[in-house]
Amino acid sequence: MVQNSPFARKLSAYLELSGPDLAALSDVYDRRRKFPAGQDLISQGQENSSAFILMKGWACSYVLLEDGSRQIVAFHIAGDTLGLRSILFRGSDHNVEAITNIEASEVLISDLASAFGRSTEMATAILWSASRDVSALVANLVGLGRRSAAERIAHCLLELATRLHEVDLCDMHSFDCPLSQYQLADALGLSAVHVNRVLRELRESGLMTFQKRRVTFDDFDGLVAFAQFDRTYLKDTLPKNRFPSPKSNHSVIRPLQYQAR
Amino acid sequence: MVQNSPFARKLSAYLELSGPDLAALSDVYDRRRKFPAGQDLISQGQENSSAFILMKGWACSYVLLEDGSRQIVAFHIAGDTLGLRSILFRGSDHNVEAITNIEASEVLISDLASAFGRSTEMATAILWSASRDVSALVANLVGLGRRSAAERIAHCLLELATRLHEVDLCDMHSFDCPLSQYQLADALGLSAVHVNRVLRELRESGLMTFQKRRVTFDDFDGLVAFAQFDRTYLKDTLPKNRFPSPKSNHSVIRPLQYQAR
DNA sequence: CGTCGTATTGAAAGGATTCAATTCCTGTGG
DNA sequence: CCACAGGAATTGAATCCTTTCAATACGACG
Repeated sequence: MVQNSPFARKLSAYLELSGPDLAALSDVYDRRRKFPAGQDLISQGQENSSAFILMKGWACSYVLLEDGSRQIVAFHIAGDTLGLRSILFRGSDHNVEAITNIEASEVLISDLASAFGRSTEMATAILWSASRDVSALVANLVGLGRRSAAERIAHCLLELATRLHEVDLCDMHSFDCPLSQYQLADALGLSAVHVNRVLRELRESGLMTFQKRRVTFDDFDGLVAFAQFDRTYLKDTLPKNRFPSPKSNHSVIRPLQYQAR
Repeated sequence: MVQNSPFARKLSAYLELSGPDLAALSDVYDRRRKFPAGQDLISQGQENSSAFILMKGWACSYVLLEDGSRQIVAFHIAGDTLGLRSILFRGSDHNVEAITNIEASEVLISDLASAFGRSTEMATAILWSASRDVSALVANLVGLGRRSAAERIAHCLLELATRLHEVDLCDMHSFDCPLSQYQLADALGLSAVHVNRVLRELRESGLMTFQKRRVTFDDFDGLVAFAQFDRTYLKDTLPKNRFPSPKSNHSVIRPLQYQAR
């Protein structure tokens, strides 16, 4: 069912997808491809690269520096769009790598064009979705700039849990996490050694445990407080739902609430 | 002249603005407002906040943490859009403050709607422009995560120079910079004390000077190499110009090149 | 059973912060 | 014209966080 796919569910937080909208999404979904863990979907500098919607598995966007170090910009889970920017630009400014084996649907530039042409609401919904990703990016940036290693780690894992929860892949108490300490380090601007140390401290303090590919929040409220995790931050990005429709076609703006499912 | 305004010039890198497009922009420009240095245009949490196009002066977006520290997410100069996300969301997830006295035009949600309805190209141009801002954000994030204090500072000032150059406010050798060392520190995840120290080191090494509100690149090439500043990064974000037009109205996609003015 | 990637730990070195104090500038008022 | 106030810049010293290097343990896999 197309309307139950992670991406459709995301967009439907903004607008009620009409039949034709879903049909268009369905076309995209038919272009599904598989990538093995470790493979790059998109490479820095590559021209005419595609974008994807991640259907299954984990991926990450990252940038490689000349000195060999890398910075992971974002982790991606089911429903996320990958490399949207790179189809608008001449070349991609980042890499996207599959962390686990993944399935992703290729989004052509023509798909984007037709989605934009479909209706003002559809175009806005996509801008909204992209803006939400930017919000997450900003939150990461703030963490890198102003939070301690322990806060960063806790914050990052809480955020992942929240996002997984949105697409029903996590119960907010624990989740399977395929990330290595190296990847966590590259995402949080730390060394793997230090990630390890801090992870142990977090475990010993009784706040959370990350062992054997599984994250468990032993003291959820304590952790939220410790990481200064803003539980409303996703709610704040809810659409306003007061966007006027000068050219409304078939999509209908949806009344309030989000996680009401 | 509307078409010579910084924002129109930005967009026209993507498409050739038609008469009606310009007229629409002109409407926005008529809603011009002034803000004194230090004033917040947009506040975190604030609902129904506006967006703006910055016409003159410097501003910054920032996030305040509970412990009182703050992280500046981006500096804004003429032609930049401010708080675009906050009109799509229920509440703003960041603050925007005037660094100098500024002039900014208010963008209403209806402006965005009508721009989106105007043509597929116009909508894409706006998405493209927003994506470009994201690229800058990503570059900052990489710097925070993986670069030394000196590299960050050099990189930041080189990037500002590049952007100022785009809107004709800088000759790539030196520029007036209203930022205090505190603001630089808040943007780069450093303490003001350390910014000061590193600024002195950069000066003594003969790479660059930042004194008396003026930044001078004493050894431009050396600085670019030191900061690993990618001079092509703005070029990479050029539009592909192969976006199909299933519903072309009056705007025409423009042939290649950007800074050809 | 050996191998390779990941996790763990210790010790030393380095980078950045904090706190505290001093100097420099610039605008204001006498 | 000068004194003064207040913000910004500068500097020093001690401390803390993180990294680097080096070595070991662990676990899945062929």
